[in-house]
Amino acid sequence: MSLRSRLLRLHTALYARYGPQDWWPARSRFEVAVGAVLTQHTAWTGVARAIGNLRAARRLAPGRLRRLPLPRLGRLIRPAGTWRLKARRLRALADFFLERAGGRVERLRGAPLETLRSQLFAVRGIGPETADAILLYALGRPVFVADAYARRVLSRHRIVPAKIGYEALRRHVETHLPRDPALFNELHALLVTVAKAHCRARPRCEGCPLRFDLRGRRPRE
DNA sequence: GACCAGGCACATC
DNA sequence: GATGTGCATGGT
Repeated sequence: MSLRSRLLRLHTALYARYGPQDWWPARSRFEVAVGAVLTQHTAWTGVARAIGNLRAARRLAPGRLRRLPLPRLGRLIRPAGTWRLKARRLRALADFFLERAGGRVERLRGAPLETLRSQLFAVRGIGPETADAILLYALGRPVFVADAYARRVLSRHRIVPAKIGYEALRRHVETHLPRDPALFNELHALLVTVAKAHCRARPRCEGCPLRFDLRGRRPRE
């Protein structure tokens, strides 16, 4: 079976089991980008509280966030952890949107993808995963977020090699699937969901929900 | 009390 | 190029 078929089959199986994931939960593109930074090495529960604090303080816009003194910004995002670090990163992100788009994130929707990606990388605190999450979930670009969850599920099902790197996995998926933002969005969200719901609880893959849907046998480590 | 969560930057070898 | 470490809170 071709890689494309296997990826599509995986997506179908996951969707049938878990349904639409409705990622990313946010009220604006900027809020998505803020969430992408806040969720670095952090569980989502704390991120949601931090975003709630920012919303209550009416700071979920690049200009308004940028004008916050770092200590005050830090206090607002404290529930998301590593708050000194993330306060600086959020400020850099706000600067990026202010300088590149006059503070209006949607203006970047038409910018050349590779240019935008390298510009995001240049922002301190924005690495490949955060950049791709912003590109996909905030800007609707056809980019696959090749995070650790995706790698774990895809490698255990032997769709990709176990030691594949971030960029290789991203391109792998992007070149073998239709370049459809909605597909990449749902697939990544579903991979995270199945990894959290099953892989984490059962590191040895017992009773994997995908076992009959992919190759008819239990995936290996 | 240990471990981990929707990473990244930096140092070191 | 690979590996280690700091960042730091909150849930399990």
